[in-house]
Formats: sequence, structure tokens, C-alpha cells
Amino acid sequence: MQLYEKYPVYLTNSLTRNKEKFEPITPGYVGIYLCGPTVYGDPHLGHARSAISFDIVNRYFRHLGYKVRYVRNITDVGHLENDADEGEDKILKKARLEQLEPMQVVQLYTNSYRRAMEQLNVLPPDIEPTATGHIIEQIELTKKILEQGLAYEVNGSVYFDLKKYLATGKYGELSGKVVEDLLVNTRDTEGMEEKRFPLDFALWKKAQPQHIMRWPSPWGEGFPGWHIECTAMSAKYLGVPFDIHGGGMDLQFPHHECEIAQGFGAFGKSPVKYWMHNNMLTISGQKMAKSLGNFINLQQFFTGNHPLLAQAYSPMTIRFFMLQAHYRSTLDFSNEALQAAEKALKRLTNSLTTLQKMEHPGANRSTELDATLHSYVEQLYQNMSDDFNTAKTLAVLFDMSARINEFKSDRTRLYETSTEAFQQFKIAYEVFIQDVLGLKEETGQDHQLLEGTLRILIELRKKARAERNFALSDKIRDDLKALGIQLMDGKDGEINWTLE
RNA sequence: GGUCUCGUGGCCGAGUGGCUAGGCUGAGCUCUGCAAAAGCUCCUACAGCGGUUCGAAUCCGCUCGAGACCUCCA
Repeated sequence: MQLYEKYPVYLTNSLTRNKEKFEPITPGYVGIYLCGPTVYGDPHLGHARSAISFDIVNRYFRHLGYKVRYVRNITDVGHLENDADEGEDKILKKARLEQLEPMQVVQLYTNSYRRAMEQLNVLPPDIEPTATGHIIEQIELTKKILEQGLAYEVNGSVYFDLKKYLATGKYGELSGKVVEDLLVNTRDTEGMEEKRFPLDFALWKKAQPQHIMRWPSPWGEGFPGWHIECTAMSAKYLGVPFDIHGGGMDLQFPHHECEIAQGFGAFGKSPVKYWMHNNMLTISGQKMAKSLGNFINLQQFFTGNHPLLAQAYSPMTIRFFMLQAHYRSTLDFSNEALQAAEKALKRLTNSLTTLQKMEHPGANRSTELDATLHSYVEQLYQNMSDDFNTAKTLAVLFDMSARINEFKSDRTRLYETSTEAFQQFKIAYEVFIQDVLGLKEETGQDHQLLEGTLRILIELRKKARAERNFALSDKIRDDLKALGIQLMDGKDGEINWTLE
């Protein structure tokens, strides 16, 4: 029996706004598509939230025994700027400002995104398709929608015919929008004069002479519209329909709404079974966004180099910080909260180290403590299966930490558990921290060397203490502390250390 | 203006009809040569006002406040 049968996952489907039992389209397999970044700037905390939220989804499904295909795209054809920029492409704009080739910009920020994700211990996707690498698929899809009579061509651009689509399909269901309301607020955006209906959106755009990123198409030289890439790539790699489509809540409208319309237009069915959206990150109660100029990029967090940051925060601190909140809640950034997260994480990893060194004495006696240990493990699964509630899961892990510390300070308690219960407890603690939540120990590269060197110093200090030469023993400890290494004397005379 | 979400203790944040999540901070204590770590104890909250209920932070209504989307954004 697979774990997913024992602990079925319930997730909040944005489409229905309800928590639903997850039933994969193909039993045992899960297809996930996540809207990745538009690579025209350094990755910031918001990118991390989305990536980490769905990394948890990916990791937990895998842990439960599902075969997962996880696709996360890279948007490297910039989208049109809306207002004063007269339809200039974001990536082009950046390229012009930085005097670079557009693809150079794309490469630069793709690298920087991947590096940040690796630092955050976000597992790489199984497929990471780029929009520029799927121009043909996007053209084919556009042709298909044209064939269905749900799009029209004007001056080398192709638009989705929303009015016609509305006769059979729904628009606004995902984001809770009413077409009439949207019409009232229609703005005069790029290409409006070409559209038959204000809410029509571009599938293919004709390239202006100065537009460098351009490809030939049946409609002339141009570039794909904003929404078509995700439909084309998800269909190619995951099929229609597929299980889970994720992204930030800000993408719900219009991006995902348009994806549904396109998918319906092209394939005659809704392309996605479950829509999942992570919430936004706020800074002093306001959304952190590029357009608001209040975002902090990830390398700034890792180095502490930003006016709003009191100190540097390690990637795992950032990760832990996000896991303390549910992915569907807004999360407010503050130095205080991050510092709290840093300490809490340390507590957790300290217990993990303690546990890993701990061996069960082997006396196989089962008592009521076994039931307690059992229930922790059960709760871990229950909480994760309940819409990936990492906050609750962490609360259980902290309860388990308290238990581990108890075992450490009072070994007799260990005798009150059966080997089996203890092993199960131990494995679950390790697996949930490291594999499911993806929290890894952060150590320097020369850990091996450090370990050996410290062993020598610790031996010297032990000797000094045995001789009651506290002046020397304190000097060793204090000097190491100044370097960021904390020695801790145990009851049994053993000395442990941690990096601060 | 339309649509929607939220308002939890000093701070961050789960929960959501009855059983004080958890973390951080602060205070005291235990252990320790002194530290550190760990443990124990204390600070017991759900914006306000009504209503439903045996019982509401949790459901309903109103008021106040904050935010999101409606336009590129994770």
C-alpha cells in the first residue's frame, strides 16, 4: 500500500474555492505545472515564496509515493508593457538599458534564478521549458484556435475571440470576475483598436521594426502573446487535462483565466483539474512587488546588503520563515520575524543532530510512550495531507524536539519505548525535516577539516578542565566563540559544538 | 467604483462551533566551575457591537480598520 492511499491529500482548488480530495487523473501519477519567473531581473523574495510553496507540493507528493512530473517554465519572451512604454517588451527594455543582447539578459537572470533556487534547496523541476524554445508549439496552438473559429487575425496579430468563446465557455470563473464588470473598467491598452471586443487578448503579436525578439509565423514576423506559452508547454509535457497548475495569486487574473479560455478553445476541455495559488508577501502590510519598488532580492537577503535588512539571513532561514505560514495566507516580512525564524530553525536542527547521534538501547518494551511517538508521526502526515499545512507540521516537529531533548537529558525514558516505535519516530523526524520540508543543514564547505581541527581543540579543553585549568579552557571556548563556533559542555563530559 | 480576502496574546503565525497550536521575545527557576544548550514555570489572545446556540475567536448581520485583484508582477 502506498502512502498516498493511507494519507490522501486534500488541497484548496482555487477554481471551486473548496478543499478537495486530490484524485490524480492517472492513478499514481501527478502532473504539476508552475508558472515560473520572467527572467528580466534578479529573483526576489516573492519568487522564493512561489517556488518554495510548490517545492513542498512536489516533495510531499513524491514522498507519498506518487510519480511526479514537475514542470516549471522560464518566461524569456518579455511581455508587453502596458502604458507609456508603447508596448515595449520587458526583456528588450532591460537589454537596451544594460546594452546587452536580449538573450544575454535572459541567460543572466535565468542563471541567477537557478542559483537562488539551489541555495533555497528548491528541487529543480523535471522539465524547465522556455518560451523561446517553444515558438513552434505556440504557433501551432494559435493555428488550432484559429481553426476552431475562436481567434481572428488583424494586421499580422492574432487575438482570441472572447465574445465568441463566451457563447460556449466561461470566463472569470477562476478569478471570480464578471465579464460585464470587466468591461466597465476596460483600459485603453496596446492594440485595443485592433480588437473586436475589449477583453480579447493577443495570441500572437506583430513585431514592430525595432523589436529584436521576433520569429516568422503564418501571420508575418512577430512574437507570441503573453498567455499562450503556458498553455502550449503544459499541453506538450503534461497533456490535456493535467492535474495541478500553480502560481502566485496575482496570476489568477488575467493570466490563468486566459489559459483556461485558450485551453478550452484549442482542446474543447478545461485544461487543468486543480488550480493552486500561493498568496503574496507583504512588507509593512503592502505587497512586495517590482512595480512598487519595495522588493528585496534574494542575494540581498543572503548578504544582508539592503537598507531594510538588519542582518544577513541564510537561505534556510528564509525557507523556514515561509514554511511557518500557510501558503494561502499573506506573509508579512520583518526583521523581527526573520530573526525569530533563524533561532527556531536552529533549535530544530540542534534536535536533529542530537537525534541522529541517538541510538535506542535495544530493550524492547512497549509502553504508553510508544503511542505518543506514534501519534506524532501520524500528525505529521495528517497535517501535510491537509492542504500542505507546513505551519502545523512544524508545530508537531517542535513537540518532537522537546521529546528528543527529554531523551537526551533523561536516557531512562528511552527504555520506555520499543525499538520499533523509536525508529519510526526517528525516521519520520529526519524525513519530514530534510526531505519533505527540505530544510538542510547549512555548513561551510570545509566542514571535514573543521571537524578534525575542532576535535583537537576539544580534547585540549577537556584536559584543561580535568586539571581545573579554567583560564585555559575558557580561553579556548571564548576564542572559538569569537569565530562563531559555540562549544557546549554536556553532562557526561562530552563536548558538542555548533556554528552560530 | 466593482469583486474578493483578512483583522488572533509584546512580535510572527496555525486553528475554526466546546478540549489554552507552535515559534520568537521578556521574567523567574533547575542543571553547570562559569557559559552555552536543554528543561520547568509565568505573561492565556482572538477588531467592535448585536444575533443564532446549552456553548462562538470559529456561524449570521452591521460597524470600523487593513490588504489584494480589476494593468506587468510570484
